[in-house]
Amino acid sequence: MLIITMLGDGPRRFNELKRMVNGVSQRMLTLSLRGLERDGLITRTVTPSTPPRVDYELTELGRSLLGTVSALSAWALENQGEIQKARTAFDASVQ
Amino acid sequence: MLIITMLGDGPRRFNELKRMVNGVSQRMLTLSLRGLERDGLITRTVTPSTPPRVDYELTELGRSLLGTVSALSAWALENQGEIQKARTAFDASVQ
DNA sequence: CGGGATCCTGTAGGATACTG
DNA sequence: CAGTATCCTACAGGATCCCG
Repeated sequence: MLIITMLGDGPRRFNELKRMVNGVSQRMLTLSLRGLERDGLITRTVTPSTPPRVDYELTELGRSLLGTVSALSAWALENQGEIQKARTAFDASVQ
Repeated sequence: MLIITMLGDGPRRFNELKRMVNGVSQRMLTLSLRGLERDGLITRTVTPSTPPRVDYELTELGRSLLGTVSALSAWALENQGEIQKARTAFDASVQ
């Protein structure tokens, strides 16, 4: 979902995504990108040059997920305070 | 997300949810329910009787997720064929 | 730059047994 | 019925090194 979101406004390069996700290992980013590519949600375009350049971009199918994903993201943002409160209360009640 | 959906049309009991999810171990169902309860998305109501009865129900916060979750679910249903095709094609192209 | 290949470890989570 | 408590292991995923 993070990757779908980051690709929402245009293609991105590998290290660009790596920086945006912040904390993801290159291994997991690669695996995630491969999975999304396999599912037909993103495309991988290699431009052979020095240095090499690889762009990732949403397919039409991928773009069709943007709306729902950003709705979920918006929900999370709007309600993170509420959830934090619930957690603190719950943890206190269980000691 | 599955649990949120199952609770969408009213409260459910533990074993009822267990049957609905189909394949989930009671351990993971318990852990998932605890997590959702901790986050304030569901409530857990114990009715002491023989046999004991425990009902799970969406909170208002939980219900506020229903729309987005079912949108995602609908997307998955609509596009599962497309995704299967993409996977087969991808796997074939990689051999 | 954009990865693949290895090695290694923590832990998610299954299976099973017990309980109020 | 609705869970806890244990034990155990496969595998997710980090760290590191290498490469065109």
